[in-house]
Amino acid sequence: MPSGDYDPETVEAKWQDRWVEANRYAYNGDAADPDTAFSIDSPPPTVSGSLHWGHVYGFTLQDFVARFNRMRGEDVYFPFGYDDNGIASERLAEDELGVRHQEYGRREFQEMTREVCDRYEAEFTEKMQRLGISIDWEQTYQTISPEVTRVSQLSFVDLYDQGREYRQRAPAIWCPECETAISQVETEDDEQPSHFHDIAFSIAGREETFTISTTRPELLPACVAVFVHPDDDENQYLVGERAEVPLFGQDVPIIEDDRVDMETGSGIVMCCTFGDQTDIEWYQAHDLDLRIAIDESGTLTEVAGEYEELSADEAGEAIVEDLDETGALLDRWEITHTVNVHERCGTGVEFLVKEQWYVELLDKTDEYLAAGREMDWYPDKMFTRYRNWIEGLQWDWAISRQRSSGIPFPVWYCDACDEVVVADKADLPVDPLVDDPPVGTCPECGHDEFVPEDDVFDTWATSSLTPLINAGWDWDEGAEEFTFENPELYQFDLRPQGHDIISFWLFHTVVKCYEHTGEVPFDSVMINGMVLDENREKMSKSKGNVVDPDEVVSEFPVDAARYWAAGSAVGDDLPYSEKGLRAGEKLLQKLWNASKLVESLTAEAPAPDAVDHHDLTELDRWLLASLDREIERLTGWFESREFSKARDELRGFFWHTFCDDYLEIAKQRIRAGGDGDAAADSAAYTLQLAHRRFLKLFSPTLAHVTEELWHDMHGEESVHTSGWPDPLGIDADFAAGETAMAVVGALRKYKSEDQLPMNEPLDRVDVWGDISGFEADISGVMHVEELNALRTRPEVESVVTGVDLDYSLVGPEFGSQVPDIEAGIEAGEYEVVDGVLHAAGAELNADMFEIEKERQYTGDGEMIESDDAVVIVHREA
RNA sequence: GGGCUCGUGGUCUAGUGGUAAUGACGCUUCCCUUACAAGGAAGAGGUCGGCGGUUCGAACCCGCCCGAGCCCA
Repeated sequence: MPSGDYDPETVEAKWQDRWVEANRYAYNGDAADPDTAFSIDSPPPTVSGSLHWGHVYGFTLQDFVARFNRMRGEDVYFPFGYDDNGIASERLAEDELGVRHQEYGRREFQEMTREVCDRYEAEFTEKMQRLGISIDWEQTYQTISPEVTRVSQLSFVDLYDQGREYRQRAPAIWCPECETAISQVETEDDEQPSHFHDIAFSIAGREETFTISTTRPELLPACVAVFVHPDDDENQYLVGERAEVPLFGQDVPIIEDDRVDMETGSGIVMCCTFGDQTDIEWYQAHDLDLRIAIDESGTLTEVAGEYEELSADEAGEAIVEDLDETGALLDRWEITHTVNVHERCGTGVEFLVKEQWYVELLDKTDEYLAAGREMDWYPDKMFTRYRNWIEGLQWDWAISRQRSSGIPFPVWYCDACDEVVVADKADLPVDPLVDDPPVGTCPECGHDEFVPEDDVFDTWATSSLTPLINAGWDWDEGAEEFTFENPELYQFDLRPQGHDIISFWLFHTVVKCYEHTGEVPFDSVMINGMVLDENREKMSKSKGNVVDPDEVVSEFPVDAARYWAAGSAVGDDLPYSEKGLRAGEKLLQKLWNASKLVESLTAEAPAPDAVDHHDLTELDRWLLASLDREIERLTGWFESREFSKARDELRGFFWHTFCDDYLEIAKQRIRAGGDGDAAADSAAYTLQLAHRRFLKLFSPTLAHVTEELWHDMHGEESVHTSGWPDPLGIDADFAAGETAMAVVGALRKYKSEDQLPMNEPLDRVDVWGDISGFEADISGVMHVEELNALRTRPEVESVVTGVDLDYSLVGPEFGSQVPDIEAGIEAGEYEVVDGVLHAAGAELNADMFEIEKERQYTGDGEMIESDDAVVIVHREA
């Protein structure tokens, strides 16, 4: 039985422990029917640090959906993954241990990374459980595990068999610090200080020179062309000539191209293989030479002549000095500009020509767009981002990485002819560095020596398989086909994630799963916004505005944080807000206190099956019928993931209609009635029933307090599996109920304004308005000695104060005449004849306007007017 | 630089063409009413980011600008 103040600290921890111990949220799995299984595929958090607000927010929203669907009888599959196979986890290990991966052997460093990740993963588990997220803790996976490795390698083999993967020497984005190729999406922009250089190039075969501007003089040895903009009249004479590169002497063409930025420097630029993306485009478009001057580690190659072996920075300085000496350096000044850096280490990226594996995307973008369109998007508007991303795609997807840790390519190459040998599906997972290829001799040339591929997959190549991992996708050797261990889970009902990862994570997942199964992996995606600080700005360590969820959860109830998380439209960014948490805390208290009162009033409540709903009092039926309407609305909001509407609506109904209006009356009635009093029994029954239903309705959001109250008061196992309430289908006179509540409100206001205590008796109250069946309840709660229903409206003196137009009718009918009509009314130049208003030459019929009157009551007592009723209070002086 | 999104009383939020703009937090005044003073009643507080346009009528539609967020260059 609830007593005293609510103690969330004890209560929440208790239920979190019990839920985990009892496997409360375990997926049953016996329903093999996809219609009764509700499956969720969350992107597994990258193991690169601790839990942050983004996790708390995202998982809390998912939990609302999970709990709601569990209440509706679905067998909810809510697994949890740890994404620990990528560069991010290696970085974590390096930072945590203060080491660099190059200092260790591959195996050794992998083990070090595993140890660090294990610690972080245990912490993650603990914290997720402390948030009360209803995850099935028997369904967890790590993306580095052998099982997932098998799935990931199967995916590679399948796509290779389908001809959707290819290996090519092509310009790749390269991080010289991490010494790996990275994808376009792993780079970001950074403002960095640099220098601009004006360098004199000579026109081949002439004495004449011209000026190019560059920030990267170390790339002079890689220069393969010079470009001029077609609109650049001043320099047009150069086009078609050839230029001689200073110091290095190569002879390169001068070409026109509209990708030249005329505003920067001299407007003439050199093209090097490769300095940036545009260089690559030019290289491909104009079939230029390839001169690789910088290698994998950022060191100059033999192409750079005497500068070979220098680092790019050193070479840059040396070249500038030498240019200066020969007089070719015309100018040099400091600038800051944006450079492309690797998001994990902040090092400026290079472009190298390497053998890399690619997944082909560009040929099927239309299909992938259609696949995205098949999913339900919450909110709808986020589909635009998916579409824009696909429409802007320029590159196929580079999936090879040169790292210590990660999932290896199941591939060997013939040492003689370079033929690709792929592992047999039955043998997966394999590590080509350890395992032998599936053939003894090359099927192409018969050679018997093989070179293992030592690259590993891009982390997204695996992260994009989570629906397949979760549904137990595997190759059946006997049947020679791919199968699912739990086919009922696929397609997944819900994909929850942030809007920041639509373009790569979601997109890649759709692509991969679609190619493997021919089906779109998700029925619906729910896109959440970012958590900002209290001033609506991004939380970042450098700004120092990061709020640690741990500290907040130790200070506030988890349910309060859940209340906050339901506080804005899904997809919009949500500012962290202590006020929001406090509001949540207050609601918990209110729910607790109201429950205590309900408990004390319902000790003598009749058994549920002893009551016929037709026998309940008018007010009780009104409350239950109103709750019916509430349930229907709430169900709709949950289905459309409009949690903030559900939250605010339920809170308002509970607090005001139930607590302020109904509960006060029921309390009065039960305490006034004796044993066997029918009206008291009716109230007790209604209170108990309504209270059960409120707990169910609150349970997806306020998961802990509802569980505690349910356990205490209704004694059954768990509110979270107690079933979502269906409307009872009770009839009630809503109009009379609302009028009755308005009368109570009017009397409360009267007492308040006259500074009377609420339990001050009133001698006599006359009411004009429909309150039939509610008289006794009104009298009881407002302590009215004599309540009279008037048959006629009380006599009042009316003064016309204005005319209220219904613009939705007047506007379309009279259009531009409206201002004239308004002016006429304003000036008093109008008259009403037979219900028709004449003004400014127009005739408005009765439903287009209403005459506003101010009423004055001249009879005995004091008149209070409310929406649907007139109330007159008589009191002895 | 481009795309998408958001911008509503001090703070957060509802509201996508019909005219006194929703609710919460905070604030002011009053009330100990035996569930709750972390409560109840009443009240103050808004040029709906800015400017222009469309319309009889705009928070809502269009254009430009400003600020914030995400993604991309």
